[in-house]
Amino acid sequence: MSRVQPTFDNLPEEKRDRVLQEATREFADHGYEQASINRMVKRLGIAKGSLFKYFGNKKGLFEYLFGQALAEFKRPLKAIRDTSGKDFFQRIENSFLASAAFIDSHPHLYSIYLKMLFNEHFPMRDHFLGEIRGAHAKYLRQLVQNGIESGQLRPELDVDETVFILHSVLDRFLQNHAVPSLDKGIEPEKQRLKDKARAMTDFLRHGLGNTSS
Amino acid sequence: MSRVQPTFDNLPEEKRDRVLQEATREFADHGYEQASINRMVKRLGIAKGSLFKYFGNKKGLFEYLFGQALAEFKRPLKAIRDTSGKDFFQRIENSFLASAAFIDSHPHLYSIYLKMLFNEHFPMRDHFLGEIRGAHAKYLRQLVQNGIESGQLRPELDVDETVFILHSVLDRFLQNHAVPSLDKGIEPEKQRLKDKARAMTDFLRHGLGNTSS
Amino acid sequence: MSRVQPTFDNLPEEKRDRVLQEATREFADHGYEQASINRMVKRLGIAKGSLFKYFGNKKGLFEYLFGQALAEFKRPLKAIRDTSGKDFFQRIENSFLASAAFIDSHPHLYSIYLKMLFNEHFPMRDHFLGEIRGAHAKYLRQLVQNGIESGQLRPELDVDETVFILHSVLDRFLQNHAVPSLDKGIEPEKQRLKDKARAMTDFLRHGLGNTSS
Amino acid sequence: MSRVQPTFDNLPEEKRDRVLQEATREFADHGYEQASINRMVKRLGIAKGSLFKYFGNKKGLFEYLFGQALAEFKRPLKAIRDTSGKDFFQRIENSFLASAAFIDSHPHLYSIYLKMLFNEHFPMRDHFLGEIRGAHAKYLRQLVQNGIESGQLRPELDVDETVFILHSVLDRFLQNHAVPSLDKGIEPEKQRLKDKARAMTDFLRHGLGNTSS
DNA sequence: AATGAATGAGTATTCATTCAT
DNA sequence: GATGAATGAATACTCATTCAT
Repeated sequence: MSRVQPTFDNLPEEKRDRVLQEATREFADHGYEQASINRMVKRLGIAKGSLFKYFGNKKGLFEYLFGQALAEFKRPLKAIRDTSGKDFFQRIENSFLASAAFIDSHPHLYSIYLKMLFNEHFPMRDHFLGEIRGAHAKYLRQLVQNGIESGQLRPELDVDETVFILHSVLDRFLQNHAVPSLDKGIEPEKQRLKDKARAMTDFLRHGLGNTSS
Repeated sequence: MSRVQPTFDNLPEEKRDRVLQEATREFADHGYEQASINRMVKRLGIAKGSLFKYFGNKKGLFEYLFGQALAEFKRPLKAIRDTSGKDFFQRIENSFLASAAFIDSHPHLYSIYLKMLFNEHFPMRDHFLGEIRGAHAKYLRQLVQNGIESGQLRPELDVDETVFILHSVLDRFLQNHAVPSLDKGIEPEKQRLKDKARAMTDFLRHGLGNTSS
Repeated sequence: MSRVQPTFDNLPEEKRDRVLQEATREFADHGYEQASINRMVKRLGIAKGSLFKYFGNKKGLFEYLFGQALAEFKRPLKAIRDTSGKDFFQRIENSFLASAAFIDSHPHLYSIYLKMLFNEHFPMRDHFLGEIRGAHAKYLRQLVQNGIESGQLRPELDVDETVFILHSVLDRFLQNHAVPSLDKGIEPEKQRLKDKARAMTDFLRHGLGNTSS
Repeated sequence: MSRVQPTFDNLPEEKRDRVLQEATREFADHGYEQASINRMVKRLGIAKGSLFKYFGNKKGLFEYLFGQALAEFKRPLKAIRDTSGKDFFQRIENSFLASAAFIDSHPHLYSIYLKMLFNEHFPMRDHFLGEIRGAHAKYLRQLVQNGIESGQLRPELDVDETVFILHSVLDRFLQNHAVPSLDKGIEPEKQRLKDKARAMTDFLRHGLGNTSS
């Protein structure tokens, strides 16, 4: 998976980045099948054959590109998880903000992820989605367990159920952040990202927090 | 929008239905751009020219088809909203079940909706999504307001915020119902739909319900 | 095998013939893989899509074209076989001449056949070659058996062996007729086809004929 | 013809051989046009530019390669011709066996030869084929003349005609040896090569031999 | 001398759309 | 009103050849 000809690795970094960036944008704009290699190379100003030299075929290009992104995708989660000792809901709120920040700095990647969610025709779709969801699940489960042990969460909570809820709200929060038009009329418009994250967290605190303490 | 040549309206109902059904299936299976008029007419056994006579072009076909579906989409919501007087959380739970039932009986339509969610290349996408979300918002807002007035929901709840939360959880519940594989590893596997709806409702009861009464 | 869209059958005969003729020429000139659909349609002055409508794909075009030819290929053999009662060697000589005449009127087809002989990449190659060789074998075997029964051939001849010899000489005679340059320096140049056929027949008469009678 | 850059001649013999061997195999497997320089260099593990340095272009590579082979191709014929004094039909039989042995030890070369026979798109095709046929003709003509002079062949035989017949039968014998599937249904299946050669020779003895002596 | 990145014209095939019958 | 033949630009991908390093 995500193998690449050394040809590509030997390219000057600047060019390599431009190629990946242009390709990512094309996939983000049109999905996998509708993405056009022709458009890519025209915008890049390189020969069609070169792209195929680098990645073998369209599938190879996508897998490499998204595989690279996946690694980066997982990094912020780890960073937060490792900053233990903090307040549970504070960490949730930080997660919201960190994920939103990641999306802001990689809007095309998130756009691809969203398209992939309900479109069957992405190479290695199941694998990629599994990795992403798995990383989230692992991260959230640990958070929840810590939260229960430290008494910040109600002790009778079902861990799986809670993880599912957290994930749902986080996902929707991020979707709304990236494609706000989708929730016009549903979501209360808030100017500032921090306010949104705070509101979500407050809701979760009510739903999950241990009020007896 | 969704204008159609009288040619199509004059068709025998049976044929009309078959055309829309086959087209819906094609769009559900392949999305808008990848849907093939060729495949449709081949399966339908009608001339390609006929389809263009009826709907003008691919865009016209899709808009008509999804416009028709939209009306049907809204109906179950109304039905539940009008059965007032019941318990708030009971009605929420009923909504979950009714929506799941609608999806089960119109899997292709829901599949199109999901593909449309994060793919810009559907004709009138903004309009259609707006209609659907609007209908949901209107329905949920009324429910929430009733809930607060009747004392079943905590009075300090922000209505908009609450609607957003309810919608997020409902959406994810339905996505999970239609494409369960997506949440492998995240969502606790439950055999029965009713159990899932109940679990979701219970969570919401804790998060939103008025415990002081 | 050799299925064709009715689209093609409904074409005016003149056009149909021109299409097959141009395609046959292209395959004869370049073999299967090197034959170019682009060149065909350019010479024909029709749209590329049309050819694919007619035959589905390159393979379909070739199979149809060669399948049609195969039927015609077999016809002259039958005609001669059915004129029984004649002298064995006279019929052999007639076969040589009839086959050469067929080649002269279908030079492109014979050219395809020759290319197919030692080139693996023709669709249905085994089937087509089998049909041709089988038809020849059947025809020759009956001739030989008649020849032995009527006392014109030496009775101790092995039938299979004799058929093989006859076929070898016939094949080479035809190859030499169609591509005389191949045998420059080996075959004695004869102006007239009839003389060649006579010479071959005479040789066979010496090798196979019953001299005791 | 078959000029080569000194670059290639200066290569270590081992590498030179490997290059020619790999190229021969590629041409044998795919013919000239379909042979892929890309595949060759990938299998060889050398740079594409090197091959072009050595041979200029694809044409140059083929001409050099086949030119080298041609010399070897002619050698066994000479060997047999020079063993004079033997029985004519014995030498014919030996020729059959020697040629078959050559093919067995150079299957790729014979495969190229067969493809070249009826495919115009080999560089220097006419020249190469002429050389091969010429060598055969020269060899066979001398054999026949010796045979007539020594009284083993019927004196009234036309030399050219006889050479043509001998060559036809030899060629077909070899084709059948290399690609036996071609003659399924026509040629009597014999397990052992020697039996086939013997059968052919016997037939020729009957057709050409001097029975009066 | 050797490399291997870059090229761009070439390939078969699909597609929504038009329009004469 | 229905048909389906014709179109041609679009697609992913391959190839022999060149040339700067």
